[in-house]
Amino acid sequence: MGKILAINRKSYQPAYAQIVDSIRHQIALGMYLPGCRLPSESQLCKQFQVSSVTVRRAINVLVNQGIVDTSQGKGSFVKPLKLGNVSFHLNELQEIFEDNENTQVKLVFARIMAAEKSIAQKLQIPEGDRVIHIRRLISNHNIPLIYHHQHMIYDPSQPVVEAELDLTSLGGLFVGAGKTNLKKGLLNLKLATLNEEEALHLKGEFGVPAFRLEHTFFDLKDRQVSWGWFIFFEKSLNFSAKVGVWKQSQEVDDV
Amino acid sequence: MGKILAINRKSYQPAYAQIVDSIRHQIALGMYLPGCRLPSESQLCKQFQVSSVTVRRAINVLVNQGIVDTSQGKGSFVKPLKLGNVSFHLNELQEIFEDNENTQVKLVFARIMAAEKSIAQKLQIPEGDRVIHIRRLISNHNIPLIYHHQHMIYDPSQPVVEAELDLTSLGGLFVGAGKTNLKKGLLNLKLATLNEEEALHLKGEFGVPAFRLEHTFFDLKDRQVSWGWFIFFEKSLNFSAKVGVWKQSQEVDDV
DNA sequence: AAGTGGTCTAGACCACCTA
DNA sequence: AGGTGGTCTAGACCACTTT
Repeated sequence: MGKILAINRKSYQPAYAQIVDSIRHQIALGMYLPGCRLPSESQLCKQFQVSSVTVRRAINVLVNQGIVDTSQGKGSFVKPLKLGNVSFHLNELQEIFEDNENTQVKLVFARIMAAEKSIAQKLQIPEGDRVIHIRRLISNHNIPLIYHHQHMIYDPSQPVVEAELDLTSLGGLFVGAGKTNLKKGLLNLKLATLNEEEALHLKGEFGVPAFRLEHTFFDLKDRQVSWGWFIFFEKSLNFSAKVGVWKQSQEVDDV
Repeated sequence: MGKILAINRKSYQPAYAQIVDSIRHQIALGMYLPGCRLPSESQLCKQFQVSSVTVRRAINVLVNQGIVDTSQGKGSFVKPLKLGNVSFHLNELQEIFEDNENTQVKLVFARIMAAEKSIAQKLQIPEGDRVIHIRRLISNHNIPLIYHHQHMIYDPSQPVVEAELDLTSLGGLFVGAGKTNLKKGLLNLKLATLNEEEALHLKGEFGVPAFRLEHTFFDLKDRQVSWGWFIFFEKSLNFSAKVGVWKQSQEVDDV
């Protein structure tokens, strides 16, 4: 055995991170079972020979990681696995966009048109106002992965719109590289089946089920700037997530 | 104007949370644009009249919230919106399971059988070993929402299995109420179309696209205990997420 | 050399819970 | 009353980056 009970001051790893690892490890081994109380902070202070602030920090990290729950006056407890804690990330999507070398964006359609009722509603503008409608195909290694529809308010004086007008780039929008003046976004993951146009571009079959990721972006003044969706199927992109305690050291997030 | 530049010591809100709110607010207003540097820690200390530790804590919260990035020796910067930061949660699923009053779980099928190849593979057991196969229908307010398939290793001596053998309950498994001895889980969100059986129970149409949430759970010894999936469609459950800066005060997560 | 983030301490005070 | 988590300080030291 011989699990770290003291902190290695010479380690490149800060003390609080070592404590996090140590506790994670003990939970993973079943030494602290779900629902059980962890040693109190003052006990941990003695055990690890660190100040209370450092112990607190470690515990906060564990709380952030969803592994531990604290309750004032009672103690800190190992949290049982909970499905509601799961979160899915769009890392894969992100990676595609970041892989500049091998990712191409092809502009399939671009037109300025009067907003139909449904679009006007989504963008919170009067029906008939001019909007830019764009459709793009995103491929990686020449394999078509994602089809993108986007409707934007037509106002070239707005910096956001201007940035997006580089139609074949992805803009800072999706990679976060640029200094987009977008403040916030709302995403919605839905189901769809490929229509003929999409099936054609994605080289899928008509009627095949697909993910449809809808997005609405807002500028700094909380105005809706764009609305659209990405469509792709399971082969291209998958959503996976982990819950509970995996390995003992997963890059202590922070505090 | 008139935004809090000093901390209210009498507030129920801790100082670090007030700083978080203040900075969030300024980012939201566009006073700090994406990519811009925030005032240095020492400046913030003076501005808010707090110690460096308190400022650091506030900044760490902002980093956790994905709004700010720090870089040693350089400074702290407002992070541009990034799609990759989005995360989808299963809160809605969670809520259904927690709504005990109105949620019913109906056992549709339960049998002990020899593991087929595919199942054996998923559970990492020899083909032919006995597994429990369960199918359940989860309804809320008598509206069928989710259909659940689950395959479990047959070993009643294992506490996890024993707990799950209360077939019509959801076990602590999904609500986190119990002291399940599960250590970790792996989830996968996929696409499917309803088969006849599922369509029947969910009162949907055959062939309609649906979400399929696959799960694998592991016990404390890293053994795979169960494998299965939830199937449901968009009407029943939706996935939404936010990115960027929403309101100024969203329950400062922690540190 | 000066500025910036990152870590840590020893001790203080508070609010809450269990006796 | 005594234990537990939660917050905060004033100052220290380190590592990194810029000038």
